[in-house]
This record gives sequence, structure tokens and C-alpha cells, in this order.
Amino acid sequence: MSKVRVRFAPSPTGPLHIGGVRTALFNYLFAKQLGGDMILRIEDTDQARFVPGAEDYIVESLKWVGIQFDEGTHVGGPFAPYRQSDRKAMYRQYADQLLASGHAYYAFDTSEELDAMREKLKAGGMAPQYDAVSRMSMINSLTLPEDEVKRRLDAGEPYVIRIKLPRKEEVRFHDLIRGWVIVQTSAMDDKVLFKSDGMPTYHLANVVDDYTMKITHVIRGEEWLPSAPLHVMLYQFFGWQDVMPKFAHLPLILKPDGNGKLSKRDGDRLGFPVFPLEWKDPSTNEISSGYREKGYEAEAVVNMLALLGWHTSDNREIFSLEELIKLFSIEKISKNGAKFDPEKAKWFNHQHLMLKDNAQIASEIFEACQAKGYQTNMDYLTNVVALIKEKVTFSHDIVERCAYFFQTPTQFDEQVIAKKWNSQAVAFLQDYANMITSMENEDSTTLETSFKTLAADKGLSPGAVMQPLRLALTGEGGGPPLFEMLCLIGVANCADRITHAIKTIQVATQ
RNA sequence: GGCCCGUUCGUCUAUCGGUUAGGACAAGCGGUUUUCAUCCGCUAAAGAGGGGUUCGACUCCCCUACGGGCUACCA
Repeated sequence: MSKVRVRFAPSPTGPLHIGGVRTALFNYLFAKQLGGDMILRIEDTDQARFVPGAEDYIVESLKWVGIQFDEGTHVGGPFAPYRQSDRKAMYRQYADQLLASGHAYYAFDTSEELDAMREKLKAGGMAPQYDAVSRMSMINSLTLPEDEVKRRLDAGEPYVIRIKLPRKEEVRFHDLIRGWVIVQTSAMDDKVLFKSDGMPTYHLANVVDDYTMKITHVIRGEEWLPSAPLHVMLYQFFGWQDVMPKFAHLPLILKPDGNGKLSKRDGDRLGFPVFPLEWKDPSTNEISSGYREKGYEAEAVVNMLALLGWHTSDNREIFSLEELIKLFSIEKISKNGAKFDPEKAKWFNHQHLMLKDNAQIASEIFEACQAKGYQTNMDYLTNVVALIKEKVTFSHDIVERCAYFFQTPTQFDEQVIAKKWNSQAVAFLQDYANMITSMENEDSTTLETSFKTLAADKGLSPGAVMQPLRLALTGEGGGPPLFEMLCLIGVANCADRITHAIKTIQVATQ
């Protein structure tokens, strides 16, 4: 069997949506498992919808999630160029080949004429198709005399080239996910293959490129399923049926609520990103949030996406990219669309954060800590991460919600004050502060023991004074294990914090 | 409207003719943590409906319903 070659072929019409990332991911997993090649091809045959920056965005997004390409616009390769606009010159000869073999024809209809035809067919209860029947009453090289066609062509009149589908024939192909799919040509129309602007349409370019780039498997979204029969016909007309790639049409990612496929608007509405990276629309300057900027780990996004429509037979859900490559199988992809669950995405992030190396996390949030004005260093930050990461969803939560690791609190939780802050507790804390000042570098167990002993001596239950201590140290009612934190922050520092808290809270409550 | 694809707990899913239909997220309850944002335990929760095929159907076939996709000189 020839070497597996797959491609991810997005159009640079805007930011790549997570459904696209998943498609790329499945292609990648499939190829890498079989030692095949992964190709990035940019399908920009529609100049009208071209969005500047979109191609770079696509490349950067896929790089972020860890998908590497063997060939593509940004890395080159033996089948370059990989951008369809750069391949423009080669498509015409294939259209001509079809013209010559009688599998395609010129059409001169204006868009008004096309609309009129469709309206008329609709009104008559028929499918509004440009097909074997309706084409005979349109303006094309099948209905016009040969010299008239030549005249129009020579005169430079605009035209398109359409595929000439047989009137009634069964087209069938085997889809790796869906099994046999059968469509009648009578339900298909003579799609435009070559546009009047000199560019091929998706259908032609896609088939020609897959063929010339020796693609063996086409793994793409389900929205392409209806046009797959057309592509199969093209392979036949070109005489390439022996090397036609195998198809696998992926189920779509649907909205979390209601119905329909996931769109940009759903993210805005429900408050979660639908794009891997933040995107600023170049024409409106509108900003759409991205997973990366929201603080998601790339591996968590990959994991979450992989499990949307794919699952192993066991109950395992947490996988690294490498593990996914080993375990992936197209047969295990489900056929039905999957509603996206933003809550579970967060859960995946937490799981991957737990798995991640503490020093690595620390190095990634170090700059943000400095920007916040925290006095810290890598050793200390790594210890902070170790202590708190199990309690957060995102690494940036450590920066944003755990300021007390780095600075003396200035605000104190009112509820805790009301509940636990009293003269007894204050007196106790004062004593405890004095006590720990004389200690140095004790471990958390010693700190805890001495705390409890002191409380017992004063006739206080630990419960009555632990919360006040926590409040004095952090300003909050919750947080990591008290004495481990105390130990990490340091006894001298904590003693100061206690003193500060006693002063501040007295002032505040007077 | 037409064509195509699909349908197991609220959600993502396991099951490839014989199971007490399993797991995870979310939910509820309880417990740890004398903090909670973590962790642990428990509970509730599903085969769309109707026909077949079969000793036996969630699993295979048909119909209906529902959902989705496509129906451009967009991809």
C-alpha cells in the first residue's frame, strides 16, 4: 500500500473555528499513527471572501495545538505550491481535458438567467437544478451552434465551465465513517468547475490537487458529504478512479443549547471561545476570544476536541497528543453530531493542569506575576504552583486569585470578620505572631503543632482561631492548606501580616 | 420543497444479537479539608415511536417522527 497522505485544506475566509481544528487533528492523528504525511493546503479560490491574516492565523493555531505539517504553504514540500491561488495556472488544463472528453461544457448564462430558471423549476415543483434536463434550455455549448460558441469565446464573453453529469446514473462510494453512500445523478446538478474569473471552483481544485498531491485519505467535515458524489464523478471522468482517495466525513460540532452547528455567535452568546486563538476582525476590529488567550492548555483543547465524536472502548478520557496518535481509529468516530460542552472543556483543562510540570507552569505565569508587581522568583513560584494548582481551573487563576502568595493582603473578607474575628482571636494571633517570629524555617507540621499547642494553652479550640489566621494571612476565607502556606510564605512575613491585619481590621471595624 | 446523513441518561459517549445498559461532565445528597476553588462516596438519569427478522434486539431491515447538513460562478 502506498504511503498515507492526508491534507487539511481550509479556506482563509476568517479565523479557523474549533470544528476546523478538530478536522485537522483527526487528519493528523490518522496520518501520524500510520507514519503518513500531513499536508496543509490553502484553498483560496474565492478572492471575494479572502480575509487578510486568516492564513497566518490558521498556521499559528495549528502550531499552538501541536499539529505539525510535513508539507504546506509555510513549510514547502515536493508538491509546492500549496496555495491554490498560486496553482491557478494548472487548473485550466484539467478543465480543458474534461471539455475535450465531453464531460464538461461552456455555459454563458447570466446570474439573472440562472435565477429565472431556478424560479421557474421551483414553481413547477421541480428541483431547481442546472441538470441534464434544464441545461438543454439554457445558453451553453450544448445548445448553441458550434460557431456561435466559438464567436462568444473569441469575443471574450464571460463563461463558466460546467461538469456534464449523466442524466440518470447511480453514484456510490464507501465512506470510512458512514459506509456506503448512494446518490442518483438526477438529484445532482452540473456544478460549475471553472469560474468566469479564471479560477477553478472548490470542486475542481480540490479533486485536481488531491490527485496531483497523491492524497490517499480525505478526512473532512460532514458538510462536504453532499458534494462527495460530484467529486467521485470527477475522479471517474479524469480516469483517476484507481487512485481515488478514501473518504471519511466527520460529524459536526453543534451548539451547546438548541440546534444547529456551532457558530461564532454561540461563543459570544454563551461566553466561551469558539476559536483556538484570539482573532481581531481586520475590517470591523471586532475581537473574538480564543482558547489560548483564555488560558486553556493546548493539550487540554486537543483532548477535549478529540473526545468530541471519538471515544475509546474503555472509560479513559484523558490523553496526551502522543497517546491519541497511538490510540486513534477512524472506526471509533461516531456518526452523529456532538453538542459542544463548555463546562467539560474546563474540566479537561483542570485535568491537564494537574498533569503538567509545576516548574513549567511557573515559568509560563512568571511574566504575568511580574506584571502584577509581585515580588517572586522561579523557585518560590514553583512551590506556589505545587500548593495551589489542584484548586484552580486555569494557570492564570494563580496569578489573579492568589495574590496573597506574593503580597500582604489589604482587603479582608467581611463575612469572615463578622464570624470569627474577635478580641480573643486577636489576642491569640498576637501571641502566635510573637511566637513564630522566634522560629525559623520550620516545616508545616511543626508550625501546625505549635499553633495548636498554643491554642490549647489559651483554652481555645483550633477552629476558633484558624480562620482568623487564614484571614490575616490571605484576607480570604479559603485557600490552600493553612500551615503549608504559612511555611511557604515564611514565618517572618506571616508575623508581619498578622500585625498588619490586626491593625487594619481594627481600624475598619471601629 | 428536494437530496443526503443521523437518533442510548440534560450533555459527550461505551455496547459491534443474549449486560443489573458502563463511564465522564453537569445536577442532587453526604463526607473529608476544623478553609474551598480541590478531593472522596452515594443518588437520580437513557435505548424516539411503530412494524418486522430472530429462540432472543439498543444492536439487523422497513416506515414514521425528530434533529442535522447540503441545495451559489462559497468553501
